[in-house]
Amino acid sequence: MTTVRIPAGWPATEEQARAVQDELRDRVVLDEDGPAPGTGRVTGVDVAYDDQRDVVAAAAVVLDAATLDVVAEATAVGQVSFPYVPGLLAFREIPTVLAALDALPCAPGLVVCDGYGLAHPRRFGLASHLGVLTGHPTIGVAKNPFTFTYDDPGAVRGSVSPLLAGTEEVGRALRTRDGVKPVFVSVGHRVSLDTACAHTLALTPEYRIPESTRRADSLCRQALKEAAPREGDQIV
DNA sequence: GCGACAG
DNA sequence: ATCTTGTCGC
Repeated sequence: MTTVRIPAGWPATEEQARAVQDELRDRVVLDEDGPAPGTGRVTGVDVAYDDQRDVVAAAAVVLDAATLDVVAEATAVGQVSFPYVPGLLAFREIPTVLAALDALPCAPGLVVCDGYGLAHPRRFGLASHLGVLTGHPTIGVAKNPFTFTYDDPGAVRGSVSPLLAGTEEVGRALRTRDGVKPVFVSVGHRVSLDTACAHTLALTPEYRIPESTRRADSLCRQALKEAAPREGDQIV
């Protein structure tokens, strides 16, 4: 496990953070299809917080895309680097998530984020930001529609409906289990929306939430409990 | 101005 | 995100 400091020059205000998003936004690549579902590796990343002590733990769990078996995992713990502000979630999660990804013994393949990518007030959510910073293909799978609108998809698993910002399709509501609330998929970096949805379906053979996210969620909670950051931990 | 708002 | 017991159901 590695311990993370808030990076030098990290935005301290909402205004600075929005300026960073505006500057990085045009580096997102939207014209690639991305890795074929069911091939290669898929990595889930997630974060857990102890707001009382300003501590954050991140986990990255690498799955074999064909079998969904865990092939590698890593965690990182750090100091909370930004308050939660809708639209600025990335600034709260990215330093620790990057450290967890860096600690992996292998390439992550497609990175699945717990949140949004293109579906964002400035079209630059967590998945977009993480993609630009790492160069890896990324997608976002969120549990809530944020500020966007959608019509309920059909009741059968696999049904979709557009996630809309006005009339612009910024993502898709995707039913991953029959009769259960859909998840909300948007593209991050170097992956098409169709491919992002196909991956999400491949990752949800049993549960509503992608297996990658579920594995990362439980691992980062565990890391938060077990690894209260202490002097002498490795600093990244 | 007011309310809503990924995690 | 997080605070939180038991409980219904496969």
